Amino acid sequence: MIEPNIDPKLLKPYDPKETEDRIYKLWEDSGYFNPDVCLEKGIINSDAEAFTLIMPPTNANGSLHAGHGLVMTIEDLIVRYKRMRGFKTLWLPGLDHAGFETQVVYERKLEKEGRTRFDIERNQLYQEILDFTLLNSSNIKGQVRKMGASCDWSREKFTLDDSIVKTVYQTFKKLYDDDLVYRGNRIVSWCSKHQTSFSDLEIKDEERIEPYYYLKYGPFTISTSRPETKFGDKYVVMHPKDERYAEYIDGQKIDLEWINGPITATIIKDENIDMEFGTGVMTITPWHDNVDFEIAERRGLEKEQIIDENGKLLPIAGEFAGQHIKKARGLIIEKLQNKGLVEKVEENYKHVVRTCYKCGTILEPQIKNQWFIKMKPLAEKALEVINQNRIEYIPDHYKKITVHWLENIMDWNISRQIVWGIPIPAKICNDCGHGMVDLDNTILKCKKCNGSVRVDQDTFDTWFSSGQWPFATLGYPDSNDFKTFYPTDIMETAGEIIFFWVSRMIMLGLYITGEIPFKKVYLHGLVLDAKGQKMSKSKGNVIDPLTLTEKYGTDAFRIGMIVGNTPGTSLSLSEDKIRAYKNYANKLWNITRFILSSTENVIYNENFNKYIEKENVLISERSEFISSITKEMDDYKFYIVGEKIYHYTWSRFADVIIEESKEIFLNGTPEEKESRAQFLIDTLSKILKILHPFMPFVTEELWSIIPVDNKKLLMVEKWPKAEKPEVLS
RNA sequence: GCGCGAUUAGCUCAGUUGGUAGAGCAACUCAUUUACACUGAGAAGGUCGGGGGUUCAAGUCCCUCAUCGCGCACCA
Repeated sequence: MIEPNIDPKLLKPYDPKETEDRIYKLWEDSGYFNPDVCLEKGIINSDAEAFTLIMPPTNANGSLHAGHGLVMTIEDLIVRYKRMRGFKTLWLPGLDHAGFETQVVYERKLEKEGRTRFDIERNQLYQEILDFTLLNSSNIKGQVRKMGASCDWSREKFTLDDSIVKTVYQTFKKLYDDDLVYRGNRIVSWCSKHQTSFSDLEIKDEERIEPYYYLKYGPFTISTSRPETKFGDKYVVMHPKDERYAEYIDGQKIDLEWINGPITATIIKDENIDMEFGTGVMTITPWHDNVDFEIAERRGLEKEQIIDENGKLLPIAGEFAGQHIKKARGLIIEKLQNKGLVEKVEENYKHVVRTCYKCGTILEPQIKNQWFIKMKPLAEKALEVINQNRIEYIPDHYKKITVHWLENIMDWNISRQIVWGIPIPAKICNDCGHGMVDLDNTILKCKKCNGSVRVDQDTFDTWFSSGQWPFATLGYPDSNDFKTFYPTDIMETAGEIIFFWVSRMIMLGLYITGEIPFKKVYLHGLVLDAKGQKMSKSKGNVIDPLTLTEKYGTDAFRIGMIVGNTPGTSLSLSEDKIRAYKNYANKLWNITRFILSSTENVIYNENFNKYIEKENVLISERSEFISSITKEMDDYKFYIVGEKIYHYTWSRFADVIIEESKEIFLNGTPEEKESRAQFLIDTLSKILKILHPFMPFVTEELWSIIPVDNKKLLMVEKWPKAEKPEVLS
């Protein structure tokens, strides 16, 4: 029998739909997401230590997926915890224009409309994608709110904001002045579908089984899986120590019959040849191969382009000119066979080809005159701080992975031939190709040869701007925010982008600010479906976080994402699990209902000190519990705390303590009743506080109902302390 | 080829510095005007991938093998 005058909401099961938006508005209206407001309103002390987390800027090209759901959950949990611990807590939200990613999404949209980006004038295309992005942005921001994110919207940044672009430009200029960025002819990976180059990270290696050809090249046999690149090969290379070819000398010319007639080839002896591989002899194609390029560069050999940017053969291919390499290969082999130049064909040669990670097109190495950052000097500084353990990796094996990558780092191609992005502020000489950074648009002649110049039409690799995110968003160098909140405390993001993003932030942060950008890196794994499969639209197993929050409530979704999810490990998301936590939210609801109905005429007193022995035992147990989970929270072991608090509430508090209270309330002495009532409310209020970072909505709602004096919003209440200080030690 | 992980209950995963294996979900047996069926009580389920070593003691440390996953390189 329920007492008539308890909050009528409690008489029905917990209804997330009725609650969540209302609670979020309460929080947002309070202004407490903003640490300055917390300070102004006396929520935190004036000398409170800062705690800063910069949100990985969300790609503004779609809607929130399960991975975002995880990011928002973990980060909001961290931030709410720190806020309750009295830190001057800033969680700065942001959006990423996500250059190439967004352009690909938009191109697919265009394709459906029967258009292509190559038919659209640059400025118009830019405007269209901008509109598309802005539309998505507001959508995404709504979804981030739905997840309960307590980020400071007043400080929100977008990668294309003027202030960010300005910082990015200054960084580029500084790199240029320090001779750390150069424009040069280098091999890049070129996607003929997307018509842009990539850095070495945006590449997907794919195993292929293809024929492998052994071709007669004068007195030699060379082997290749790509005969279509061989038209211009006029250097034949072998190892200087290779006995088999001892009779040939470096620089020697030989005449031989090749695909389109007789040619003169030059013998090159080079240490970089693997004698064990194939016949130990190869011809080189410097324009379309990394290794060949390196040899040609070092030996000063001529380079010639064979394949154009669309994957078609150039005039050097003679009768094959203009044909696409895909079609040409067979025809070329046919011709070689007719000429008796094919020695043998290995039909099932297994090798790995580099493909575009978005469209699967085989990437063609091409020599391009583009901007590259010299990474070695930047990487060395990063390695130094990492080896000094000045950045903590959670889990720590990511440190090893990072060190390995940094030790073998390659120069970073930051030029992208796409419209959607931050334009590279540079002029290029029409005569000598020299590149000059020109922030004020004042360079009119080449500084090297006095030739005429043109504006660089390329945009920056999107990771170049996001790599500067921690200091760029905080208004480096003179803003108060930068002084207060940098270096940030933690970078929480997907393990997947450890190189793309995290490592580059460390390098650029150190380079520009001289300080590490964050003290800790917390890396979460992928979110997989219940069967442990990667979610993808084509498999049809994508789980939309908003469908789950709609069905089970955001709190259930959030704690379901946390429990059992260790950092760095991928998480299988099952609906059963989320449903279980929906029941938990309702359990809390009913616990509150029971406590309020059975203690209705008790006035809760936070400083109640007449507990009888029975309660003192429970308090000491609770105290131990609080101190252990507080330590685990500080160690970022949320997966354990989530499980423990669940277990404490349900199996201990509800099933045992509340059950035995029924007897006390029925037959106990007034002292026993009073003692127990105080304990129940006190414990409930502590549970709500501990649970708040995990399940912010239901806990805030219950907090508003329970009889505690001088209540603030739960989100700014203090995290409970263990009553017995000695337990803490 | 080099590197990094993983292998524990049917499934998903915990297991902190070595001290006789834990949780959720699922399945099983009971209970049923109970704060809560979005429930309660109970039971079941594991030679911790194989082998070897260190130790009084190993899921945990060392070596080795196997399988799976990922990254990097090579890919003439």
